[in-house]
Amino acid sequence: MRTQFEIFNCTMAENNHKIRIKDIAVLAGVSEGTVDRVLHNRGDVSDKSREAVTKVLEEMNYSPNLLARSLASKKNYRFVCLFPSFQPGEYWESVDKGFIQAAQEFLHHNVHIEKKCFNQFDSQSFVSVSESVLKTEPDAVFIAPIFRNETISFINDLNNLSIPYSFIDSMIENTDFNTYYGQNSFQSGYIAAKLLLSSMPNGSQIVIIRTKRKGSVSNQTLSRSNGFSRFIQENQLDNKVDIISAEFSNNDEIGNLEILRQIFIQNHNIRAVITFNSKVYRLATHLESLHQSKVRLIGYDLLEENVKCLKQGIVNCLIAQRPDKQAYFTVRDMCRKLIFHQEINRVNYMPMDILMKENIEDYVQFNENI
Amino acid sequence: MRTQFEIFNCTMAENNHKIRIKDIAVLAGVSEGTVDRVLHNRGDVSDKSREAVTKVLEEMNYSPNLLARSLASKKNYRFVCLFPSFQPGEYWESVDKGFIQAAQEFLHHNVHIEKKCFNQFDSQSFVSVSESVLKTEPDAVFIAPIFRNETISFINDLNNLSIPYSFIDSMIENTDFNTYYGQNSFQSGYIAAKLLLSSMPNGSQIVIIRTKRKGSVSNQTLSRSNGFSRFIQENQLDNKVDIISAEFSNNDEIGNLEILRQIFIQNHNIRAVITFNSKVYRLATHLESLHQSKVRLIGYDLLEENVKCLKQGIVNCLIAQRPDKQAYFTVRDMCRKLIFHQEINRVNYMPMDILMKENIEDYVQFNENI
DNA sequence: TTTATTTCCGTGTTCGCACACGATATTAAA
DNA sequence: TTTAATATCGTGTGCGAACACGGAAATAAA
Repeated sequence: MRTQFEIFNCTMAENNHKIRIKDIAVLAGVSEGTVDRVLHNRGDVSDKSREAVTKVLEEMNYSPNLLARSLASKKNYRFVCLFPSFQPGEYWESVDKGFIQAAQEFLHHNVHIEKKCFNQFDSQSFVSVSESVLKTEPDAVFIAPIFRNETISFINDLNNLSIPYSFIDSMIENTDFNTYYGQNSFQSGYIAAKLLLSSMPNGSQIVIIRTKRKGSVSNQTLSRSNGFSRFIQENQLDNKVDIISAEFSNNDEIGNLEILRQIFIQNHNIRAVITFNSKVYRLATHLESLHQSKVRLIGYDLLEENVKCLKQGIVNCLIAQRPDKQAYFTVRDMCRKLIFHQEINRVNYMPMDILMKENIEDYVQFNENI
Repeated sequence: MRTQFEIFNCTMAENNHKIRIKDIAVLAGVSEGTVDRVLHNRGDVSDKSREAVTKVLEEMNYSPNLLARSLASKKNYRFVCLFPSFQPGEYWESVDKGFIQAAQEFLHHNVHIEKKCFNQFDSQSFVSVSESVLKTEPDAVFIAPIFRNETISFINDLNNLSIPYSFIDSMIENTDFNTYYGQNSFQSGYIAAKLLLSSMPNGSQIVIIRTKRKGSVSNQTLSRSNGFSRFIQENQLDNKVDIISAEFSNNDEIGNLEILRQIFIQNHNIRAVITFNSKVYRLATHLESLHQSKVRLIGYDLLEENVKCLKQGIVNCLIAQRPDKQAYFTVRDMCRKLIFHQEINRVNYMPMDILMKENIEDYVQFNENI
């Protein structure tokens, strides 16, 4: 009788042997050139040869040496990244980091990455940047589609030039993108509600802070808000908790503080506060000034300031989405498609990472050492 | 005045130019061979040449083409993985997956990975496997140090042969390992307590299930248990909640069910159950049989069965530690050290991923498509 | 049959790097 | 001065794959 131990004491001898084009050629009785022609099906091969080669290829389970391939290839790839400009510490800085990492990793595969940032509060800046990108005819483009209509117009131009593109952060449905990496915003709002509202006593008041934005409304925060509402609805919390909505300005923090102060003056059973954008640390600061330390506070994304508040216990929970990985995988998948001819997944929702005081430390450290 | 938009509209032209050994040679006025000798400092270079080359190397910020390097290198590496054998669906299957992925990825860097599994319930099996590994003189070994003393003896032998090794899953202090990837078990017990005990009404009863193990006690579960206790202590919950401990057998599920039944007969305010090993799904099954659907249940690791219970809502929360990544990074880091001569981090705690019904889906899917 | 055309396929070079080998130059020993 | 030993360094080859080039064989047109 075989024991469990023996059964799994495997050695993986199977795949450890490298098969080269040369080996295939010998086995199929043709030259390397013919194998190459079959591999890249660029014609000029007789049916007989093709069959022989194909057969051996399958039998030997050939997979090309990607190192050698890139080394020999004279083709060069230019990828352009189109995303919002940022200040240090802001959300898009993480995305930027991911692009930089990918740039280093794929440089020797003849991939050259250019970053083109636009002003996320000015659609015209997106238009002008995208037009200038178009002129240079890159091999692929990665887009953060902040401005829906302008992006649609842009990808039409890309289609005409047969330039593939991918979405990052959010996506536009019914378009021919290569990949999309981003968070399922609706679900991340839903889970925020669960984390915030589970075990809230009846009659609790919850404050939702929204931030005015000139021009376009961010899809992300809207979906999160909808997800949040859905949780309340599904769990029949409408009558148990009292939702108070307020609107902040994007730059007037003194005014915002005043708004919050008024809310706390007028309401005396506020148990939790939430905001759907990434800047919960502002709220945290205000709550501190108002000496409201017992209020539960939840937010999004690991801005340095947010992390600081989480560690101090002012923010109870952060929901993160690995923006650097989004960028990195977007580049990697375009390489997989164009260079390595591998299959890829189009729509990729990022995990919703739940960070608390107790697990933030290892999380941050781990991501830094990737 | 420069706008935010302009400041960050960078193009990363800096690093896009590849510098080759040949270029260095020309700039330093020596031959390629000399540059090579300097790079690998293998002597036979005059001080004058060395200085010239070193200077150019730094000025040009040279970084070798790792693809070409691996292609040219005739050196072959044999890495051996020593970890417990497993049945499909068990914890170590994920670790195995990580090793397989690494094996594929580094094959063309001349790395050959062999897996050697031992019986985690029989220290003698570890001894015999490790001895056979020693005879083959591999270039590196990765060890899951289930058996402390036997592992210490083994790594002594490895040291004598100057064979580097890394720990996975757990580690042994004061040893000269290359890397350690694993979870901070104590902290993961602490956070489990927080997730389970926050907002528990006074007087709640909590059941802790431990599983007997022949021979060695797993460090992991012990540390988790300690972390759990610490949370109770730090938050002065000793008097507020009532801890009931019970011990399960490893294979007698009928007996285990009976034990649990008796506990529920004798106690009527049980609000939560927890176990510190990876098999919370067993508990879930028993709780279902006992019609105890309102009891909070928390567990560890994403076994398929666990995930199923989580999705059904029987398990409320799972704490995961990306075992596949542990294995993958362990291999990658050994390559970085031996082949690429890069700096690496020795101790690497994995993030403690908090999975609930609402975020398990994207998490699993994402990890499958990596 | 000869010449032109097409189909098919092998050879040779290249990529950036590692490393063996052997060619100089320099110095020491005879 | 000749020979031997040592220090220094350039050249050549090979790694696996891509691709250009051109040759051979088969077929068509003359």
